Amino acid sequence: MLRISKLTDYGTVLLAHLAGNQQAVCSAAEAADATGIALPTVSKLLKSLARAGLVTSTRGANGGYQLARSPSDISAADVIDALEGPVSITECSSGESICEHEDVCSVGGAWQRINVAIRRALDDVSLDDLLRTNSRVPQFRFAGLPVNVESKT
Amino acid sequence: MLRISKLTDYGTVLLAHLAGNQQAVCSAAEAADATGIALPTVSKLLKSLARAGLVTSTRGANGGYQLARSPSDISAADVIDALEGPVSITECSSGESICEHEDVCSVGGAWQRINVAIRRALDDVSLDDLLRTNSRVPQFRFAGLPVNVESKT
DNA sequence: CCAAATAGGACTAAAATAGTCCCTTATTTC
DNA sequence: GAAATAAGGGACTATTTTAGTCCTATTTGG
Repeated sequence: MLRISKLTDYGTVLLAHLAGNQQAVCSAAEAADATGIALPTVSKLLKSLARAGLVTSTRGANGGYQLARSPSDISAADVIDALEGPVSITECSSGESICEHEDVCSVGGAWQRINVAIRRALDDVSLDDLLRTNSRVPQFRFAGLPVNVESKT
Repeated sequence: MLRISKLTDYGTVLLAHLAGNQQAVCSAAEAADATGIALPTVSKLLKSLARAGLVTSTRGANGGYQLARSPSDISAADVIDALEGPVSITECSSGESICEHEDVCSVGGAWQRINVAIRRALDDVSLDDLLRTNSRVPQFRFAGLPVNVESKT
């Protein structure tokens, strides 16, 4: 239902934990302990995040992970990209796939615009923002109309 | 990958087809023929859309489906709601679920704000907009920054 | 050398999605 | 009023994606 996967959510929690201890390296085991996520899962996620360049790793005894850059330079989109691959709201808009309905499809372009819009939104939210409960309330403008974003009732 | 399901995409194509023939009723078979989507699938989708009140149905010979209201009064969010249930970017934010990590989770609030923002964006895009290739380019403002939305290169 | 860690990937399990089919009910036409 | 047409409802199967586990190799500090 237009949702990010559990793993991405976990990934964010892990990054948040690392952000809270930026000076020290943190092993997968520590992170698992601190977050309550099962170790094998934590391990898998940190490996992916390392491959994507969001965290740096140190091998060997006393090794572990650290944020590769400041929390303000890591966006929600980065995390999603690292753990789920590039965002695209429909299959067609992901580039590779050849859509057999393309010739009768009248809506492709618009979904892609929505996709880009969502993408930009995710680009503009940093790990920092995700951490600060009192972060600025995002303001939206879509199709010309200003949109007021408040917590849902 | 933060994408809507294939069925929702199909649903939009079906609604687009109905929008192009607002005066006439259109049977599931016709719609299947026109869109290239398999009949059983079309049938299933139109049933769901009817239950959600986006299309009206007429039973019996010469029956079929029609848009329940004008294309400008049907939003992308309506379609997603009808076919996928309410949008929520994380499991936690869907209300019912009880998250076992809640006490150590530092990011819940922010995802929910992103969720609301995306939701509002989808609310503001009508079926009409989806149809018009030349619809207004959506403008975004997120976390204070204006975001320019153009087609991706 | 040994213990602590990550790297990489194979593998299994579980869940969501997609798609099909069947039977029922309503309506129109002949 | 019988037959044909079309939607309504739901059960069911298949497929794909997601989640989670485990094993083996490699690196490094003590």
